[in-house]
Amino acid sequence: MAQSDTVDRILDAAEELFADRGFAETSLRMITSRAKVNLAAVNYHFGSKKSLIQAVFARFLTPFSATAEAAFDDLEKSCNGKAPTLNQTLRALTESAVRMHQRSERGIAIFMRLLGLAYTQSQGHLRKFLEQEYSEPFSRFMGLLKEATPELSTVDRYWRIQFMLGATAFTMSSNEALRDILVNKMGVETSVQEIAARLVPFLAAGMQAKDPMLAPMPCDHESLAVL
Amino acid sequence: MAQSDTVDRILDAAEELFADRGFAETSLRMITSRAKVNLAAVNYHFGSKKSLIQAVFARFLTPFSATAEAAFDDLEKSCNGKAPTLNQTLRALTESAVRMHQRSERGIAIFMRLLGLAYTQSQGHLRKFLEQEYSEPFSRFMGLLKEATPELSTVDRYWRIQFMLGATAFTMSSNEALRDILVNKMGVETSVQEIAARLVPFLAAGMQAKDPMLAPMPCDHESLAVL
DNA sequence: ATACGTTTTAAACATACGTTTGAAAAATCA
DNA sequence: TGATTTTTCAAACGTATGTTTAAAACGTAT
Repeated sequence: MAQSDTVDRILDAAEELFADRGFAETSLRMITSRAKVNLAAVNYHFGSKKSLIQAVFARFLTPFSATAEAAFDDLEKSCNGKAPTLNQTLRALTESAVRMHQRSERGIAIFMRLLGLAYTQSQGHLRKFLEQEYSEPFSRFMGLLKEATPELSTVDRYWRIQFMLGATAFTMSSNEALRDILVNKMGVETSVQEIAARLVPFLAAGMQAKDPMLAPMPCDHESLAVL
Repeated sequence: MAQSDTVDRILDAAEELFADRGFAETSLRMITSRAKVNLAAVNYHFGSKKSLIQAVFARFLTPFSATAEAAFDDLEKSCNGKAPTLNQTLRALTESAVRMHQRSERGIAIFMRLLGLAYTQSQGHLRKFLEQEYSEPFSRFMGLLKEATPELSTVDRYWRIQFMLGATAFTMSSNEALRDILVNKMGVETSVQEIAARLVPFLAAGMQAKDPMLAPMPCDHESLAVL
């Protein structure tokens, strides 16, 4: 083997196992045995399990945030002066994610799953790491969302962004669990690109829903939500 | 003390700790020390940690599913013959959840957080347990959703339900992580009821979004999403 | 009071974890 | 080549986990 691909093999194995089972449920012995490297290799190359987790994120998050920022640049340039649409902003982000992992279909799924785990599992160190390492592209995305939804109050927008992130991360992070309980054999296999294509309109519509707190709920009134 | 409140004390402590830290990250020693009972009490009363996890879910899921089914009965009765609206169905569910835990504000938050963890954390036994124990009210809810969105194809509805569950579970299951990274001090404290009130219109609008796969994306076209 | 089933307790169990060690092996460079 | 650094390896370390044990304490009915 060329030089030391041990590091990459560890990252590959850790990435898949973390995505499948979570951080605490994945032991270093699982990782090293799947990667076919010695147990001590993790601590030698990464220092600790925590650092390995951060390295797994850094490996795909750094190029992704670069790609996303470039996509944001293009978007702002193409809509000269005017603020990009909500749909455009969302598409720019999802297409950046898809473009990143054009090689493997599984890559983008793992990508989303890990992002979901990052928030769900209580790994304080990971949160701090992501916060101080990728706060800039994140803030940029938030700014675009703000310009695309000027009609929303700050609080409404805050919560709806939470909802968007939730729908996205959770959908991608759900292993076969939901699939099984939802339908026993529906027989339809969907690619991640298709899921993204279905997700974006859902998110955009939810983001632009009429203000809450307005409609009372007498029976057989159709909801006030548009259409 | 009356009889043996040891069981309840264990359940209380486990519920909170699981909600705060997840299943794998919560040890029996944490639970028993918070509950102020002996370590062996868990295995004596529940048999194993897995059974304890299931018992925590059963304690709130059993009465909740009964309440929800009653709410569905009322809803179908009040809209005589006609299928309940999507908004009505969602409200019936969320209000059942809120009504369950009217005593403590924290109760409903823990409730949602645990549900989120149930899907997020890969506890195979939990999935099987929930599946075979609460499949009936779940299927009933699915049927109502189907009647409320007849315009959707089965596949579209399937994915949009995933999105809804995702937004809900993820929002409720996110500890302070998202809160912190999203806004550094926004100063607004929101109750779970308010979150639910904001969430329902978002979900309903997303669920009823115009069909995807229609709009191409040339620049400065406004999205085809309604409004 | 005594006997009996239930519950609690302290201690130990076996196992798995992340991490460290020190020597062997490989790679790098003089 | 020989010297030196980097990487691998098997083994062990200390700690924490879930679980089990056997005796003690308790409650209750005879």
